[in-house]
Amino acid sequence: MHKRMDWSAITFDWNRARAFLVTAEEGSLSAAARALGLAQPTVGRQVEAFQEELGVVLFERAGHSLTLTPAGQALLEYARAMGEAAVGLSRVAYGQNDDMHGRVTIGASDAYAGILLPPILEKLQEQEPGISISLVVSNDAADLLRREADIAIRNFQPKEPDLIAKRVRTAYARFYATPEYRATLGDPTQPGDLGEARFIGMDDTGTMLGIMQKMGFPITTENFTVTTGNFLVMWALVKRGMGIGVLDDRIGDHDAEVVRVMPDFPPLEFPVYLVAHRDIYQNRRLRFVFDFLSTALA
Amino acid sequence: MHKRMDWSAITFDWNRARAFLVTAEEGSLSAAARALGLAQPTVGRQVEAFQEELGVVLFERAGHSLTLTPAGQALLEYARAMGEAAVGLSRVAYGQNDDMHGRVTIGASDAYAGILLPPILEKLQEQEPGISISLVVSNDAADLLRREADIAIRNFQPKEPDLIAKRVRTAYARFYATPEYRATLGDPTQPGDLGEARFIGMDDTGTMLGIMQKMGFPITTENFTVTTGNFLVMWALVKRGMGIGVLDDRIGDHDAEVVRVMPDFPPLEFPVYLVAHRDIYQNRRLRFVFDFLSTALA
DNA sequence: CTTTTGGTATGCATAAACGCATGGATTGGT
DNA sequence: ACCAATCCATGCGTTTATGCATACCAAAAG
Repeated sequence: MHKRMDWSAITFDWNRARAFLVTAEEGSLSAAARALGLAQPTVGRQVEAFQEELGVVLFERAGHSLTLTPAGQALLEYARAMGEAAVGLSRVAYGQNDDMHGRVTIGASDAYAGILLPPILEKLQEQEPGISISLVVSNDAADLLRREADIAIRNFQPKEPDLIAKRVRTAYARFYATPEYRATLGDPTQPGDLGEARFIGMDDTGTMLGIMQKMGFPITTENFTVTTGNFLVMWALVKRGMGIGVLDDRIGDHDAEVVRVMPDFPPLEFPVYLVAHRDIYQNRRLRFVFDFLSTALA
Repeated sequence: MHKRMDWSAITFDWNRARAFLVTAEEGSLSAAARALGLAQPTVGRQVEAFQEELGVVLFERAGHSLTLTPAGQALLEYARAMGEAAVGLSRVAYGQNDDMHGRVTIGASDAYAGILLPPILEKLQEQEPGISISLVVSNDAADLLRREADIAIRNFQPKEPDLIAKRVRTAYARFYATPEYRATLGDPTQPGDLGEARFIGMDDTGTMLGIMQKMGFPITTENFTVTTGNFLVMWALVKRGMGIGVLDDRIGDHDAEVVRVMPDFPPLEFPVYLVAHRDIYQNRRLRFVFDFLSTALA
């Protein structure tokens, strides 16, 4: 029998702490209300009541924008800790959930989300109608620790120990352009022929440039005349004949408007990982989607 | 501008998490309701709703007692983390509170609470009527980190770095008994005369016995015929002539029913500390009470 | 200077949560 | 084996919180 505990210190309204946390992080009551799925007056009253309950002034209102008082900053630290724990709780709870009905959120690049995934998800819906899919399209990797997504498709092995990753296949990236544009380059057959070519790059031009230079391409930053963080935009530009795009051959080879540049040149290899959080990998429907994607993508 | 955060993971009802935490720790819905100051059906419904909300079964009901499921145990870890943060938040908020109206909780032994403190608190009430005092009487030291008390009176220096301690004075403990009982011992004048004496001990007889043995008293556990964890009970037993009690001379010398045993024997010295948490030492009325006690006890 | 946009307070009707009282059920003690 | 104590579930009346609509305000855009 453990000692009788004193709970008086935690009898304040925790939902008000939540309202305070989100308001402080988002910067306004309205934004907090949107984030929480509540009405703005509700959040305002909760924060107001929180200040009253604690006897502390949390926000100073400089005209329009809210700024934290020193007291508010001191408290925010602990509210953040509560929020972190709440995220963990939510994550573990989600992992323990074994209901096949519900939502699964997949984080993927726009190319995968827009081109490769749709037919796969269609079959998945057919097989398990109870599962609804939410696609989070983002250029940079979704934060699985914060559960911005349940499953993510990535091209690199995650370093976080709490994540589990499965290498589902090796993707091959090739060079594509319109036949017309390829002709203007003289239908090149080796890297050395591409010194004057224009490439449509992604945001992380640096890495891609480095890889290509190592492969013997005589190119510099100057060759990347257009850069975009969006694969679909990049692809549209390629199809307008504006340059060469580098893309997974599963996508490029099935598009009749473009052709390979240097068809026989060995492609760039990069891995495709399916990633999930260790805690929620127990979740039955999530595991189902994970395995389904794994076989469908392989 | 920081990245727009995703708050979907924390939009569950935090008060339900609180109900779950306290229920799990206390072991029953009724106990949790008492601890939280809520009605039992309320806590029951909150826990029920929490399970429904998360889609997880948290408790298994074996007849009467609730036991956590594995899922519940996994979640409890995070609920505890939320609770820890909540305690910290409450503590800091309390420290930021500079209102002179409100409650201050003092943790003290029953001897201090019942004998020395009452006149001091009376004067304090007179001087600052807005401050109401709550006395937590406990044999073992109140947990200041969990805010079971705001200020504690202790006889040892706390080791926790988050606590601040002020040595307010040195107390002197002497031996007391009724004149009649002292006479039966032959009005002893030195430790060696007390080999057959009976002592009314506190629970931690071991330490007291060790100290006295080192001082040359020819006594063993046998001499502590009666033991109690309560100073006032001990004192009442002494006044009934049942044996010798060891007590602060501020208390013993002001009681006409008892006399010193070995009046000229050097007393046992022990320090008196006033202890508070660093975070809440900023609190204005708490600081006032702290200083008031400090001067009143010195 | 006016307009527009994004944000905050107030009033009121509705919906949700709460407390009280009660009944059923289990454990522990005599 | 019974009784007392303790605990949990249900129903109902009341309190409380929430959402909607709206008015108000400040800052940026035209």
